[in-house]
Amino acid sequence: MAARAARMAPALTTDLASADRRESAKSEMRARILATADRLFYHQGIRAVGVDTVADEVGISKRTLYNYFPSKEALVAAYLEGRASALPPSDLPPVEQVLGSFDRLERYFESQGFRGCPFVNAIAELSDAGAEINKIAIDFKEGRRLWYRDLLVRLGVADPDGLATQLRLLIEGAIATALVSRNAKVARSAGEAARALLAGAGVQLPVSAGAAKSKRKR
Amino acid sequence: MAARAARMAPALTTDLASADRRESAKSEMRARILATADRLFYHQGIRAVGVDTVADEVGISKRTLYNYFPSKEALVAAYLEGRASALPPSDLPPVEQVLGSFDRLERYFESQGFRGCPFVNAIAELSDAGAEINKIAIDFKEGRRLWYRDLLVRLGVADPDGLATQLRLLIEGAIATALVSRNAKVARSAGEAARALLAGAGVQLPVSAGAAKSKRKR
DNA sequence: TTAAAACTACACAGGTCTGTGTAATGGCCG
DNA sequence: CGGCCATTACACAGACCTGTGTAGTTTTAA
Repeated sequence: MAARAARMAPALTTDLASADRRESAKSEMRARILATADRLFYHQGIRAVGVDTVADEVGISKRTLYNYFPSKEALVAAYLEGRASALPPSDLPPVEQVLGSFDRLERYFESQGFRGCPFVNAIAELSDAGAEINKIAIDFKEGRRLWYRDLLVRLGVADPDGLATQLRLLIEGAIATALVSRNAKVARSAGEAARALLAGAGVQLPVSAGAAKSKRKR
Repeated sequence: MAARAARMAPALTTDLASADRRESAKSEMRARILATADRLFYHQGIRAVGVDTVADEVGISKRTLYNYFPSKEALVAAYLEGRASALPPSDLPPVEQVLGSFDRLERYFESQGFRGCPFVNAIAELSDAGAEINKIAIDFKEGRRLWYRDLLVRLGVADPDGLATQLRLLIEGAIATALVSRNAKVARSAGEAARALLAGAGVQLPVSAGAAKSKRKR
């Protein structure tokens, strides 16, 4: 107890207490492992990447990796959790936020490492995925749907839930199609469809840059 | 030579020539293997099912299986080929064929063994899938898109290619969403969105059964 | 009946995987 | 300094995988 009290007041400049430093090092290492696992799992697939490979890429021993994650399944769950980060808030008008989410798709599909939706892939790969992994995937999808829903509410749409679901279907469909056909152009089809659905729901769309000639879709 | 000539004229009732019988037995066995592989690969995943398991389920030895398919990859390719069967022609009006494809989705999602799109799953599972498998998947998706396109042409839609792509996105999105969230109701959202897009393209929609009260989507 | 073809069981090579056991090493902290 | 903790290298168990080799058995066909 006395020793503990003494440890509470080391008072040495800006140094962290040793316990805190250890915590910080641990959390840094955890982040490094997660970053590597994310890269490997997403690009090559979960079943295709063994824990040995992850450890090697991080530059640590497998034993140490198992010191941070009790099993591969836990590592996979953490990987998916990391992919489920919430969208940052934006000051843009709601309609621009919605359309922007579609406009960003094309570059996403064109980006080097694009390999579809990590959650869909995980469910497809792990037919017997644990309940935790399923929950993470469902929560992510629902979170994205609610993000649309809230924006649509602000736009005064009559059925924000239904339209949000439909916009999500377009996103999911575009991701799946881009994965299979490797054609980033489907992003534009999704955007056009989203605009049509929004217009049909009475949302006033902003005049897009160079909209005069955009008749063709494909 | 004389023996061979005699073999050419056995003339016994309706019996097939022996060579034909052998061919037929071979093709039956091939079909049995394929049916079993289809069931196991689709429900449990390609990587999760070994060649031994397929052979055991068919009731043959692994050696025999390798007599019909030179490698697992060939078996997987045949499995996907079998999933890529063309849609049967229909006499229904084009608009009903299009809407029917969406109406059938919900029961498809509810069916016991539903586990998403076999092609998307295969690409997701086999990150290093061979060119053949990729081609099969792409051809399938494009075939489905052209099926819509032809119907839309008959409906006089201005941009049948673009709208066909959009309808496909809704289907793909619904499949992916149903796989993850296990909520067959997304099929209705997809159908509603399809109707909205068709209406927006000037297609006259038939009055659906009990359409008077169908205001709610979600 | 006889010969060839197909199929069987079984073992095996060579590789992968997850997870653990062990003993030695290095660094940090009191 | 002395103890503790993290980490390392390495081996290993036990399981799975794909594909092949072998030798014996059944089926089929002339």
